Amino acid sequence: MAAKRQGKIATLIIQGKERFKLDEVKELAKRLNLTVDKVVSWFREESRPRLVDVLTGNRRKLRLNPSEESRSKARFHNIIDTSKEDSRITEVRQLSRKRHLTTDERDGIIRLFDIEHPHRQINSETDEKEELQGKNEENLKPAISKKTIKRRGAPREVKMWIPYIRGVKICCEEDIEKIIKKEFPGVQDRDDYIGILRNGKDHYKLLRAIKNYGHIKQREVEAMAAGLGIGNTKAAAWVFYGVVPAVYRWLDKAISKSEGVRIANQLRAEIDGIKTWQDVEERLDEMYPNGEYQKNKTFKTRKHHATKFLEFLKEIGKGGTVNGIASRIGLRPAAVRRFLGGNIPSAIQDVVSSSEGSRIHRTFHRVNIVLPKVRERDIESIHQLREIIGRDFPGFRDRENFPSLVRDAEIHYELFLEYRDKRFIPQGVPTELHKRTGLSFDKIKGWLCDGQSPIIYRLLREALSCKEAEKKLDKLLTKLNGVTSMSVLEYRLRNVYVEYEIHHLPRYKKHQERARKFFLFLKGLRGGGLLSDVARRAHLKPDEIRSWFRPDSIPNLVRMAASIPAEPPEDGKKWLPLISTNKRTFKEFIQVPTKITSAEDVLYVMKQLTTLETPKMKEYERKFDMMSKIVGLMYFLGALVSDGYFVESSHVSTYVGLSASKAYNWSRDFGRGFCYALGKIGISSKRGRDSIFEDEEGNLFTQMKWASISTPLLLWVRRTLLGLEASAPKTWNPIQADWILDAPEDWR
DNA sequence: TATTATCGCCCACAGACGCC
DNA sequence: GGCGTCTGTGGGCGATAATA
Repeated sequence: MAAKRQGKIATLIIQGKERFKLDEVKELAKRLNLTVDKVVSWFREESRPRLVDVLTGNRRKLRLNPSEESRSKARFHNIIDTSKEDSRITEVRQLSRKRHLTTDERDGIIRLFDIEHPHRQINSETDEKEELQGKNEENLKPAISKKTIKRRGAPREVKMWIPYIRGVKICCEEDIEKIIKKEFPGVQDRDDYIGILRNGKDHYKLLRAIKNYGHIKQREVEAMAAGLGIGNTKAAAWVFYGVVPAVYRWLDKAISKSEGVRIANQLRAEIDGIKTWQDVEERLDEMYPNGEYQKNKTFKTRKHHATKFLEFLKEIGKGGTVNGIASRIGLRPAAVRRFLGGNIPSAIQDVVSSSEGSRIHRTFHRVNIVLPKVRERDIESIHQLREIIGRDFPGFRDRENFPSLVRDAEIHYELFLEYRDKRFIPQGVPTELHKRTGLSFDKIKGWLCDGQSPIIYRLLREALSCKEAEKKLDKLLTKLNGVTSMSVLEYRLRNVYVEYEIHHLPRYKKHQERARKFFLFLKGLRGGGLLSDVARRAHLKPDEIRSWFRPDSIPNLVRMAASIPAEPPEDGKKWLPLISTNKRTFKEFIQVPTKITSAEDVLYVMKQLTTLETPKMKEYERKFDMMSKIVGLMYFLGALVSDGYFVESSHVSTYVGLSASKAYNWSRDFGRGFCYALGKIGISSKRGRDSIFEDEEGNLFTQMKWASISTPLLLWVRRTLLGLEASAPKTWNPIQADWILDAPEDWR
């Protein structure tokens, strides 16, 4: 095994050729005013700022936004070496100009300065304007938003957790802060405390607003969340995916004030009343007159640890997470865990050596060994553990490190049986075990004395069991409607009228790629395990399937294909959805010809359309007399060609509008007739707001407007019925509709 | 608006180093 | 050689910005 040395050359590669020493990365992080963690994560292949893609040749669009993170990312350009001319460098320069970034290319490095980025100011200005406009509009028409909310989206199951902290139910949003103040006051010192507390409070507010709903529309949730000042993604995660704010997770694992005080008292009892470093020095002076002890080479380090330990005793009394306490006193979490496990720094041990407690400490370790449960079940033997794995987590056995995982568990279990009833073990025992088992000293000591457990238990906690995976898979399959491979997906897409539009979606290739990976993921999911197990079976990277592993999300293309009927359409026909929701799913299919060769073809489609039955339609019938579907269609086409227009609302759907001057008496009836005719062929429409125009002579006149809902059916009307190109501009191209000429007389 | 990409933090463990 | 401490690795998760 290669020796790992401090300061070794990190095999962190960028551009596939340059290597950086870890020290250099740190230096870089310091210079860029970023955390080392972040920069290191960028250097790893799977996590890198998007701008690096530009450098490595994966052309993705460079963009900057006003957030702090992105500005940091932009500064990452500092690492570009300009000594070699390269098209990528040119690209960065061009982009920097385009984005109004100041560049500085001294020392062979491109530096980008965007802290006072104009983009940011522009954005904040427009935001303000929009907000003002929004307010004005709200004053004028308060009902609009509510109606919109109720009309769209389907209700979804509420899966929101009622929060508890240590078994205490949260009953109002102040409870969280109260409990923290009382039991975890140390948590208040965290930098992110205000943020995590606000998240907790927001979560409770939303819970209160939503607790009486079993199902609710996402739009409603988001409207509520917006009212409470909560972001939409976060709200959706809480309400529909059962995500709980981090504050609960942390408090669950944190040490409470009462626990902390108890631990502190126990430890204090063993250090013989020492409270400050002064106390230690006084005793040292007694033991080693003339300050001899200070000559000891390690005195400084020993003093440091002793001081930190005494600080720890104070801090533990305030409660908090291990990491939180560690950062508060400026130590590594591992050090805090050792303190918690009963290790007392040597400087203090020395001066209390006469007391019994410390004598025990000098020659014995305190035992603290625990056996974790697997799925709420106590482990009774390693054989049983193997059985559970074989039955519920068979995929685990394919892990490369499986033998060592189980061996760790075996040894840990033996240790548990042997030492669980002992309070102390003599010094040297961990070392002896380390030699006997070949496991590292730290691992043995962690298990025996610090209550740590082999990693396999954590993995089993987090893994999907076979049954859970099967359930997840079944749930997915019911949504997929048979679309489980690329060939089925392509077949479904071939059968749908909007095939062309789908194939020309922006970034279609990427959609296709994600769909391909999704099907691999489905195969990998069978058998369960951890994300990495599923990824391994699917021959994909964990990050590529992560979003499908947790929530029930489905790639766009697959979702579209799944909503298309499985049965093939008749010869020469295609499936046409009457509704396209959010560009992702289709509903209410009919079959349509792709080419009109005779009036029969038009009738074929008309027969499948259902005339609207609404009070408005009844009203129109009384006013305009009855009208057949086909006459409705012809009337609609006539009005459309004379005063109407198509508006593309999404890639796979379009709507029609009609405008007419208010100056003419017949205009209102013209519009009503338009709506009536549309209603005849099943498309609802309504009058919109009037617009006011000024002609060349300065006269004002008002124009009335009507618009239909958006539907792929109108795409068919445009392309197949009227023979207009998909990208028809405002002015009409010649209509290619010979069928009209051959249509029966009574249609016109 | 749903999905995807990214980041910060947590946890357990391994290896190196230097003092006792 | 035993032990404490520090640094580094890698897997995991929730939160949220970006995107289409």
